[in-house]
Amino acid sequence: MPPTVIQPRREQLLEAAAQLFSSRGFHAVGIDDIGAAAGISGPGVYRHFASKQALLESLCDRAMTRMLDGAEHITETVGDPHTALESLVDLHVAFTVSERALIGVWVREARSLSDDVRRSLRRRMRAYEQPWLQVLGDLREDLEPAEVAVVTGSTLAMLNGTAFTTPVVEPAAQARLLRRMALAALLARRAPARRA
Amino acid sequence: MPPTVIQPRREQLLEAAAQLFSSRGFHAVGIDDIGAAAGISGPGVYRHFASKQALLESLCDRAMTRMLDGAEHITETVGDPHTALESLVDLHVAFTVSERALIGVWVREARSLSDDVRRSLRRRMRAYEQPWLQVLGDLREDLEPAEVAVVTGSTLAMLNGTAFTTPVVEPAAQARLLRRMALAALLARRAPARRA
DNA sequence: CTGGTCTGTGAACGATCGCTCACACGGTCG
DNA sequence: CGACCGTGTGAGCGATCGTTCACAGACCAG
Repeated sequence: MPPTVIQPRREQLLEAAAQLFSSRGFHAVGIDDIGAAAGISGPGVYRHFASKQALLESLCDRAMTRMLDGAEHITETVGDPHTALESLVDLHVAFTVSERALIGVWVREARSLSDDVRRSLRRRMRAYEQPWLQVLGDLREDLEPAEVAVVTGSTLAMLNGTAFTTPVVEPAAQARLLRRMALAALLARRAPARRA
Repeated sequence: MPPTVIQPRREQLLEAAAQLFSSRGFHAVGIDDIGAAAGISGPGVYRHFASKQALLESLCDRAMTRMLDGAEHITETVGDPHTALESLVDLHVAFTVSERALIGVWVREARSLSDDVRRSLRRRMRAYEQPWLQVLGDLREDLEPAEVAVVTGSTLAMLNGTAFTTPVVEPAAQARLLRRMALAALLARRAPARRA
Protein backbone atom coordinates (compact mmCIF):
# COMPACT_ATOMS: atom_id res chain seq x y z
CA MET A 1 0.00 0.00 0.00
CA PRO A 2 1.68 3.23 -1.13
CA PRO A 3 1.83 5.99 1.44
CA THR A 4 -0.66 8.86 1.42
CA VAL A 5 -2.88 7.69 -1.37
CA ILE A 6 -5.68 10.10 -2.14
CA GLN A 7 -8.64 7.97 -1.18
CA PRO A 8 -12.08 8.83 -2.42
CA ARG A 9 -14.05 10.94 0.00
CA ARG A 10 -16.40 8.11 0.88
CA GLU A 11 -13.49 5.98 2.02
CA GLN A 12 -12.05 8.82 4.07
CA LEU A 13 -15.39 9.23 5.80
CA LEU A 14 -15.62 5.54 6.64
CA GLU A 15 -12.10 5.55 8.00
CA ALA A 16 -12.71 8.66 10.08
CA ALA A 17 -16.02 7.35 11.40
CA ALA A 18 -14.43 4.03 12.36
CA GLN A 19 -11.76 5.76 14.39
CA LEU A 20 -14.16 8.21 16.02
CA PHE A 21 -16.90 5.70 16.79
CA SER A 22 -14.37 3.28 18.19
CA SER A 23 -12.65 5.77 20.45
CA ARG A 24 -15.53 8.01 21.54
CA GLY A 25 -18.68 6.02 20.85
CA PHE A 26 -21.39 6.41 18.27
CA HIS A 27 -23.64 8.80 20.16
CA ALA A 28 -20.78 10.96 21.39
CA VAL A 29 -19.54 11.67 17.85
CA GLY A 30 -21.21 14.39 15.83
CA ILE A 31 -21.64 14.60 12.11
CA ASP A 32 -19.45 17.67 12.14
CA ASP A 33 -16.64 15.69 13.79
CA ILE A 34 -16.78 13.01 11.13
CA GLY A 35 -16.80 15.52 8.31
CA ALA A 36 -13.97 17.52 9.82
CA ALA A 37 -11.85 14.38 10.23
CA ALA A 38 -12.34 13.65 6.53
CA GLY A 39 -11.50 17.15 5.32
CA ILE A 40 -15.01 18.39 4.68
CA SER A 41 -17.33 19.87 7.21
CA GLY A 42 -20.79 19.17 8.54
CA PRO A 43 -23.55 18.49 6.07
CA GLY A 44 -21.17 17.57 3.28
CA VAL A 45 -21.24 14.08 4.74
CA TYR A 46 -24.79 13.71 3.45
CA ARG A 47 -23.49 13.83 -0.12
CA HIS A 48 -22.00 10.37 0.53
CA PHE A 49 -24.16 8.78 3.21
CA ALA A 50 -27.88 9.01 3.80
CA SER A 51 -27.57 9.34 7.57
CA LYS A 52 -25.31 8.80 10.54
CA GLN A 53 -26.98 5.45 11.05
CA ALA A 54 -26.11 4.49 7.48
CA LEU A 55 -22.46 5.22 8.22
CA LEU A 56 -22.53 2.92 11.23
CA GLU A 57 -24.27 0.24 9.21
CA SER A 58 -21.66 0.47 6.47
CA LEU A 59 -18.91 0.06 9.05
CA CYS A 60 -20.46 -2.98 10.70
CA ASP A 61 -21.27 -4.49 7.34
CA ARG A 62 -17.70 -3.96 6.24
CA ALA A 63 -16.32 -5.57 9.38
CA MET A 64 -18.54 -8.59 8.97
CA THR A 65 -17.81 -8.95 5.26
CA ARG A 66 -14.07 -8.91 5.79
CA MET A 67 -14.32 -11.52 8.51
CA LEU A 68 -16.53 -13.79 6.42
CA ASP A 69 -14.36 -13.49 3.34
CA GLY A 70 -11.40 -14.98 5.14
CA ALA A 71 -13.33 -17.62 7.06
CA GLU A 72 -14.81 -19.26 4.00
CA HIS A 73 -11.40 -19.40 2.44
CA ILE A 74 -10.18 -21.55 5.34
CA THR A 75 -12.73 -24.32 5.61
CA GLU A 76 -12.43 -25.19 1.94
CA THR A 77 -8.70 -25.72 1.90
CA VAL A 78 -7.97 -27.53 5.16
CA GLY A 79 -8.86 -31.07 6.11
CA ASP A 80 -7.23 -31.82 9.46
CA PRO A 81 -9.41 -30.34 12.21
CA HIS A 82 -6.48 -29.29 14.35
CA THR A 83 -4.72 -27.33 11.64
CA ALA A 84 -8.09 -25.94 10.58
CA LEU A 85 -8.60 -24.62 14.09
CA GLU A 86 -5.14 -23.11 14.06
CA SER A 87 -5.92 -21.44 10.77
CA LEU A 88 -9.16 -20.02 12.13
CA VAL A 89 -7.35 -18.64 15.17
CA ASP A 90 -4.58 -17.17 13.05
CA LEU A 91 -7.10 -15.55 10.79
CA HIS A 92 -9.04 -13.95 13.60
CA VAL A 93 -5.91 -12.81 15.39
CA ALA A 94 -4.69 -11.18 12.20
CA PHE A 95 -8.08 -9.55 11.85
CA THR A 96 -7.97 -8.11 15.36
CA VAL A 97 -4.62 -6.45 14.73
CA SER A 98 -5.44 -5.12 11.26
CA GLU A 99 -9.00 -3.97 11.96
CA ARG A 100 -8.95 -2.79 15.55
CA ALA A 101 -11.31 0.10 14.96
CA LEU A 102 -13.90 -1.95 13.09
CA ILE A 103 -13.94 -4.56 15.84
CA GLY A 104 -14.34 -1.93 18.50
CA VAL A 105 -17.28 -0.45 16.66
CA TRP A 106 -18.94 -3.78 16.05
CA VAL A 107 -18.58 -5.03 19.61
CA ARG A 108 -19.58 -1.84 21.39
CA GLU A 109 -21.98 -0.10 19.04
CA ALA A 110 -24.05 -2.95 17.65
CA ARG A 111 -26.78 -1.86 20.04
CA SER A 112 -27.16 1.42 18.18
CA LEU A 113 -28.21 -0.38 15.00
CA SER A 114 -31.81 -0.75 13.95
CA ASP A 115 -33.36 -4.07 14.85
CA ASP A 116 -33.46 -5.57 11.37
CA VAL A 117 -29.90 -4.59 10.49
CA ARG A 118 -28.68 -5.97 13.78
CA ARG A 119 -30.53 -9.21 13.19
CA SER A 120 -29.01 -9.53 9.76
CA LEU A 121 -25.52 -8.98 11.13
CA ARG A 122 -26.08 -11.44 13.97
CA ARG A 123 -27.08 -14.02 11.40
CA ARG A 124 -23.89 -13.42 9.46
CA MET A 125 -21.95 -13.59 12.71
CA ARG A 126 -23.37 -17.03 13.34
CA ALA A 127 -22.29 -17.98 9.85
CA TYR A 128 -18.79 -16.84 10.74
CA GLU A 129 -18.81 -18.94 13.89
CA GLN A 130 -20.11 -21.96 12.01
CA PRO A 131 -16.70 -23.37 10.99
CA TRP A 132 -15.46 -22.80 14.52
CA LEU A 133 -18.32 -24.82 15.96
CA GLN A 134 -17.83 -27.50 13.34
CA VAL A 135 -14.12 -27.93 13.87
CA LEU A 136 -14.22 -27.56 17.63
CA GLY A 137 -17.11 -29.98 17.88
CA ASP A 138 -14.92 -32.61 16.21
CA LEU A 139 -11.98 -31.92 18.49
CA ARG A 140 -13.92 -31.63 21.74
CA GLU A 141 -16.19 -34.63 21.98
CA ASP A 142 -16.24 -34.09 25.74
CA LEU A 143 -18.45 -31.03 25.26
CA GLU A 144 -22.12 -30.56 24.51
CA PRO A 145 -22.87 -28.41 21.45
CA ALA A 146 -23.97 -25.57 23.72
CA GLU A 147 -20.68 -25.78 25.56
CA VAL A 148 -18.80 -25.69 22.28
CA ALA A 149 -20.64 -22.47 21.52
CA VAL A 150 -19.67 -20.99 24.87
CA VAL A 151 -16.02 -21.90 24.41
CA THR A 152 -16.00 -20.44 20.91
CA GLY A 153 -17.75 -17.25 21.95
CA SER A 154 -15.47 -16.73 24.92
CA THR A 155 -12.37 -17.22 22.83
CA LEU A 156 -13.56 -14.73 20.26
CA ALA A 157 -14.38 -12.33 23.08
CA MET A 158 -10.81 -12.66 24.32
CA LEU A 159 -9.37 -11.89 20.91
CA ASN A 160 -11.78 -9.05 20.25
CA GLY A 161 -11.00 -7.67 23.67
CA THR A 162 -7.63 -6.50 22.39
CA ALA A 163 -9.51 -3.73 20.58
CA PHE A 164 -10.28 -2.14 23.97
CA THR A 165 -6.75 -1.91 25.33
CA THR A 166 -3.83 0.05 23.95
CA PRO A 167 -1.20 -2.42 22.71
CA VAL A 168 1.76 -2.70 25.04
CA VAL A 169 3.98 -5.14 23.11
CA GLU A 170 4.85 -5.25 19.44
CA PRO A 171 2.03 -6.56 17.24
CA ALA A 172 3.86 -9.70 16.17
CA ALA A 173 4.59 -10.73 19.75
CA GLN A 174 1.04 -9.95 20.77
CA ALA A 175 -0.28 -12.06 17.91
CA ARG A 176 1.88 -15.00 19.01
CA LEU A 177 0.66 -14.67 22.59
CA LEU A 178 -2.97 -14.44 21.59
CA ARG A 179 -2.68 -17.40 19.25
CA ARG A 180 -1.25 -19.57 21.99
CA MET A 181 -3.80 -18.43 24.56
CA ALA A 182 -6.72 -18.94 22.19
CA LEU A 183 -5.66 -22.46 21.27
CA ALA A 184 -5.08 -23.33 24.92
CA ALA A 185 -8.51 -22.01 25.88
CA LEU A 186 -10.22 -23.78 23.01
CA LEU A 187 -8.59 -27.12 23.78
CA ALA A 188 -8.58 -26.95 27.61
CA ARG A 189 -10.02 -30.20 28.89
CA ARG A 190 -11.07 -31.22 32.37
CA ALA A 191 -8.37 -31.49 35.03
CA PRO A 192 -5.73 -29.43 33.24
CA ALA A 193 -2.28 -30.95 33.56
CA ARG A 194 -0.75 -29.28 36.56
CA ARG A 195 3.00 -29.44 35.95
CA ALA A 196 4.73 -30.93 39.00
CA MET B 1 -45.81 4.75 47.26
CA PRO B 2 -47.23 1.29 48.02
CA PRO B 3 -45.41 -0.72 50.69
CA THR B 4 -43.77 -2.89 48.02
CA VAL B 5 -40.71 -0.68 48.37
CA ILE B 6 -38.08 -2.46 50.37
CA GLN B 7 -34.96 -0.96 48.85
CA PRO B 8 -34.38 2.74 49.20
CA ARG B 9 -35.08 4.75 46.11
CA ARG B 10 -31.42 5.43 45.50
CA GLU B 11 -30.70 1.72 45.24
CA GLN B 12 -33.60 1.19 42.87
CA LEU B 13 -32.24 3.92 40.64
CA LEU B 14 -28.77 2.40 40.55
CA GLU B 15 -30.20 -1.01 39.74
CA ALA B 16 -32.40 0.38 36.98
CA ALA B 17 -29.60 2.48 35.52
CA ALA B 18 -27.24 -0.51 35.50
CA GLN B 19 -29.71 -2.60 33.54
CA LEU B 20 -30.60 0.18 31.12
CA PHE B 21 -27.06 1.40 30.52
CA SER B 22 -25.85 -2.15 30.02
CA SER B 23 -28.54 -3.12 27.55
CA ARG B 24 -29.11 0.11 25.63
CA GLY B 25 -26.03 2.22 26.28
CA PHE B 26 -25.50 5.36 28.32
CA HIS B 27 -26.37 7.92 25.68
CA ALA B 28 -29.39 6.02 24.43
CA VAL B 29 -31.03 5.97 27.87
CA GLY B 30 -32.98 9.01 29.03
CA ILE B 31 -33.44 10.30 32.54
CA ASP B 32 -37.13 9.62 32.18
CA ASP B 33 -36.43 5.97 31.38
CA ILE B 34 -34.32 5.56 34.50
CA GLY B 35 -36.87 7.25 36.70
CA ALA B 36 -39.73 5.23 35.23
CA ALA B 37 -37.85 1.96 35.77
CA ALA B 38 -37.45 2.92 39.43
CA GLY B 39 -41.06 3.90 40.00
CA ILE B 40 -40.66 7.66 39.86
CA SER B 41 -40.64 9.77 36.79
CA GLY B 42 -38.32 12.25 35.19
CA PRO B 43 -36.79 14.94 37.32
CA GLY B 44 -37.38 13.05 40.54
CA VAL B 45 -34.08 11.35 39.84
CA TYR B 46 -32.34 14.61 40.67
CA ARG B 47 -33.47 14.26 44.30
CA HIS B 48 -30.99 11.39 44.58
CA PHE B 49 -28.28 12.05 42.03
CA ALA B 50 -26.76 15.29 40.87
CA SER B 51 -26.72 14.34 37.20
CA LYS B 52 -26.87 11.47 34.76
CA GLN B 53 -23.09 11.45 34.74
CA ALA B 54 -23.08 11.06 38.52
CA LEU B 55 -25.25 7.98 38.15
CA LEU B 56 -22.80 6.44 35.71
CA GLU B 57 -19.90 7.30 38.00
CA SER B 58 -21.63 5.68 40.95
CA LEU B 59 -22.16 2.53 38.93
CA CYS B 60 -18.55 2.28 37.75
CA ASP B 61 -17.29 3.09 41.21
CA ARG B 62 -19.49 0.39 42.66
CA ALA B 63 -18.27 -2.18 40.13
CA MET B 64 -14.65 -1.38 40.86
CA THR B 65 -15.14 -1.36 44.62
CA ARG B 66 -16.78 -4.78 44.61
CA MET B 67 -13.98 -6.21 42.48
CA LEU B 68 -11.26 -4.75 44.67
CA ASP B 69 -12.90 -5.90 47.89
CA GLY B 70 -12.63 -9.52 46.86
CA ALA B 71 -9.20 -9.30 45.27
CA GLU B 72 -7.46 -8.00 48.38
CA HIS B 73 -9.05 -10.76 50.38
CA ILE B 74 -7.31 -13.32 48.20
CA THR B 75 -3.69 -12.27 48.18
CA GLU B 76 -3.53 -12.11 51.95
CA THR B 77 -4.73 -15.63 52.59
CA VAL B 78 -2.99 -17.71 49.93
CA GLY B 79 0.67 -18.57 49.64
CA ASP B 80 1.01 -21.03 46.76
CA PRO B 81 1.05 -19.08 43.48
CA HIS B 82 -0.90 -21.70 41.60
CA THR B 83 -3.78 -21.89 44.05
CA ALA B 84 -3.67 -18.12 44.35
CA LEU B 85 -4.17 -17.86 40.59
CA GLU B 86 -7.04 -20.29 40.76
CA SER B 87 -8.60 -18.22 43.49
CA LEU B 88 -8.25 -15.06 41.44
CA VAL B 89 -9.87 -16.74 38.47
CA ASP B 90 -12.68 -18.16 40.59
CA LEU B 91 -13.30 -14.77 42.10
CA HIS B 92 -13.49 -12.99 38.78
CA VAL B 93 -15.66 -15.67 37.22
CA ALA B 94 -18.06 -15.40 40.14
CA PHE B 95 -18.05 -11.65 39.67
CA THR B 96 -18.91 -11.90 35.99
CA VAL B 97 -21.96 -14.05 36.70
CA SER B 98 -23.22 -12.04 39.67
CA GLU B 99 -22.60 -8.56 38.29
CA ARG B 100 -23.20 -8.87 34.57
CA ALA B 101 -24.80 -5.46 34.23
CA LEU B 102 -22.06 -3.63 36.12
CA ILE B 103 -19.37 -5.25 33.99
CA GLY B 104 -21.19 -4.38 30.81
CA VAL B 105 -21.44 -0.77 31.89
CA TRP B 106 -17.81 -0.55 32.95
CA VAL B 107 -16.41 -2.12 29.80
CA ARG B 108 -18.57 -0.31 27.27
CA GLU B 109 -19.37 3.03 28.88
CA ALA B 110 -16.10 3.98 30.55
CA ARG B 111 -15.54 6.32 27.61
CA SER B 112 -18.51 8.42 28.68
CA LEU B 113 -16.86 9.29 31.98
CA SER B 114 -15.08 12.55 32.59
CA ASP B 115 -11.33 12.36 32.21
CA ASP B 116 -10.40 12.57 35.87
CA VAL B 117 -12.97 10.03 37.01
CA ARG B 118 -11.86 7.67 34.28
CA ARG B 119 -8.25 8.10 35.28
CA SER B 120 -9.06 7.34 38.89
CA LEU B 121 -10.93 4.20 37.91
CA ARG B 122 -8.14 3.07 35.61
CA ARG B 123 -5.74 3.44 38.50
CA ARG B 124 -7.93 1.27 40.68
CA MET B 125 -8.22 -1.21 37.82
CA ARG B 126 -4.45 -1.49 37.74
CA ALA B 127 -4.55 -2.10 41.47
CA TYR B 128 -6.99 -4.92 40.83
CA GLU B 129 -4.71 -6.43 38.22
CA GLN B 130 -1.69 -6.11 40.49
CA PRO B 131 -2.08 -9.50 42.24
CA TRP B 132 -2.68 -11.12 38.86
CA LEU B 133 0.57 -9.72 37.52
CA GLN B 134 2.40 -10.69 40.68
CA VAL B 135 1.20 -14.28 40.76
CA LEU B 136 1.40 -14.83 37.03
CA GLY B 137 4.86 -13.31 36.92
CA ASP B 138 6.01 -15.98 39.36
CA LEU B 139 4.40 -18.79 37.41
CA ARG B 140 5.44 -17.63 33.93
CA GLU B 141 9.15 -16.91 34.04
CA ASP B 142 9.18 -17.44 30.27
CA LEU B 143 7.36 -14.12 29.81
CA GLU B 144 8.46 -10.50 29.95
CA PRO B 145 6.48 -8.32 32.36
CA ALA B 146 4.75 -6.66 29.44
CA GLU B 147 3.72 -10.05 28.12
CA VAL B 148 2.38 -10.99 31.53
CA ALA B 149 0.23 -7.87 31.35
CA VAL B 150 -1.05 -8.84 27.92
CA VAL B 151 -1.94 -12.33 29.04
CA THR B 152 -3.69 -11.03 32.13
CA GLY B 153 -5.62 -8.38 30.23
CA SER B 154 -6.69 -10.82 27.52
CA THR B 155 -7.90 -13.33 30.08
CA LEU B 156 -9.92 -10.70 31.89
CA ALA B 157 -11.32 -9.59 28.54
CA MET B 158 -12.45 -13.15 27.88
CA LEU B 159 -14.22 -13.40 31.23
CA ASN B 160 -15.76 -9.95 30.95
CA GLY B 161 -16.89 -10.80 27.45
CA THR B 162 -19.58 -13.03 28.88
CA ALA B 163 -21.44 -9.84 29.79
CA PHE B 164 -22.07 -9.23 26.09
CA THR B 165 -23.66 -12.55 25.20
CA THR B 166 -26.85 -14.04 26.51
CA PRO B 167 -26.00 -17.12 28.56
CA VAL B 168 -26.74 -20.35 26.76
CA VAL B 169 -25.81 -22.92 29.41
CA GLU B 170 -26.60 -22.97 33.12
CA PRO B 171 -24.46 -20.54 35.15
CA ALA B 172 -22.63 -23.23 37.11
CA ALA B 173 -21.56 -25.06 33.97
CA GLN B 174 -20.55 -21.80 32.32
CA ALA B 175 -18.48 -20.89 35.37
CA ARG B 176 -16.67 -24.24 35.20
CA LEU B 177 -15.96 -23.79 31.51
CA LEU B 178 -14.69 -20.27 31.94
CA ARG B 179 -12.50 -21.23 34.87
CA ARG B 180 -10.84 -23.97 32.86
CA MET B 181 -10.38 -21.78 29.80
CA ALA B 182 -8.96 -18.92 31.81
CA LEU B 183 -6.41 -21.10 33.58
CA ALA B 184 -5.43 -22.73 30.31
CA ALA B 185 -4.95 -19.37 28.65
CA LEU B 186 -3.00 -17.97 31.58
CA LEU B 187 -0.65 -20.96 31.73
CA ALA B 188 -0.31 -21.70 28.02
CA ARG B 189 3.38 -22.02 27.24
CA ARG B 190 5.18 -22.30 23.94
CA ALA B 191 4.55 -25.39 21.84
CA PRO B 192 1.30 -26.43 23.53
CA ALA B 193 1.10 -30.17 24.12
CA ARG B 194 -0.67 -31.58 21.10
CA ARG B 195 -2.29 -34.77 22.37
CA ALA B 196 -1.49 -37.61 19.98
C1' DC C 1 -51.70 25.03 63.77
C1' DT C 2 -47.08 26.62 61.95
C1' DG C 3 -42.89 25.97 60.04
C1' DG C 4 -39.41 22.96 57.90
C1' DT C 5 -37.53 19.18 55.43
C1' DC C 6 -37.84 15.41 52.18
C1' DT C 7 -39.49 13.69 48.10
C1' DG C 8 -42.32 13.83 44.37
C1' DT C 9 -44.62 16.25 40.04
C1' DG C 10 -45.53 18.84 35.46
C1' DA C 11 -44.03 22.70 32.81
C1' DA C 12 -40.56 24.91 30.62
C1' DC C 13 -35.82 26.38 29.31
C1' DG C 14 -31.51 25.94 26.95
C1' DA C 15 -28.29 23.47 24.46
C1' DT C 16 -27.02 20.04 21.39
C1' DC C 17 -27.40 17.72 17.17
C1' DG C 18 -29.07 15.33 13.10
C1' DC C 19 -30.66 16.86 9.04
C1' DT C 20 -32.62 20.00 5.20
C1' DC C 21 -32.25 23.82 2.17
C1' DA C 22 -30.77 27.44 -0.83
C1' DC C 23 -26.83 28.46 -2.90
C1' DA C 24 -21.94 28.32 -5.07
C1' DC C 25 -18.08 26.47 -7.55
C1' DG C 26 -15.75 23.45 -11.01
C1' DG C 27 -16.06 20.07 -14.36
C1' DT C 28 -18.10 17.98 -18.90
C1' DC C 29 -21.23 17.75 -22.69
C1' DG C 30 -24.30 19.28 -26.51
C1' DC D 1 -21.99 29.61 -24.14
C1' DG D 2 -25.60 27.38 -21.33
C1' DA D 3 -27.15 23.26 -19.00
C1' DC D 4 -26.32 19.81 -16.06
C1' DC D 5 -24.24 17.35 -12.32
C1' DG D 6 -21.35 16.18 -8.49
C1' DT D 7 -19.67 18.11 -4.45
C1' DG D 8 -19.05 21.52 -1.15
C1' DT D 9 -20.79 25.40 2.27
C1' DG D 10 -23.38 28.24 5.96
C1' DA D 11 -27.78 29.13 7.89
C1' DG D 12 -31.42 27.35 10.08
C1' DC D 13 -35.22 24.10 11.44
C1' DG D 14 -37.11 20.57 14.42
C1' DA D 15 -36.70 17.30 17.81
C1' DT D 16 -34.65 15.32 21.65
C1' DC D 17 -32.94 15.58 26.18
C1' DG D 18 -30.62 16.97 30.45
C1' DT D 19 -31.64 20.09 33.75
C1' DT D 20 -34.09 23.70 36.55
C1' DC D 21 -38.06 25.66 38.75
C1' DA D 22 -42.28 26.53 41.23
C1' DC D 23 -45.20 23.96 43.57
C1' DA D 24 -47.59 20.13 46.43
C1' DG D 25 -48.31 16.40 49.69
C1' DA D 26 -46.36 13.62 53.73
C1' DC D 27 -44.27 13.67 57.89
C1' DC D 28 -42.25 15.61 62.03
C1' DA D 29 -41.04 19.17 65.75
C1' DG D 30 -42.43 22.61 68.79
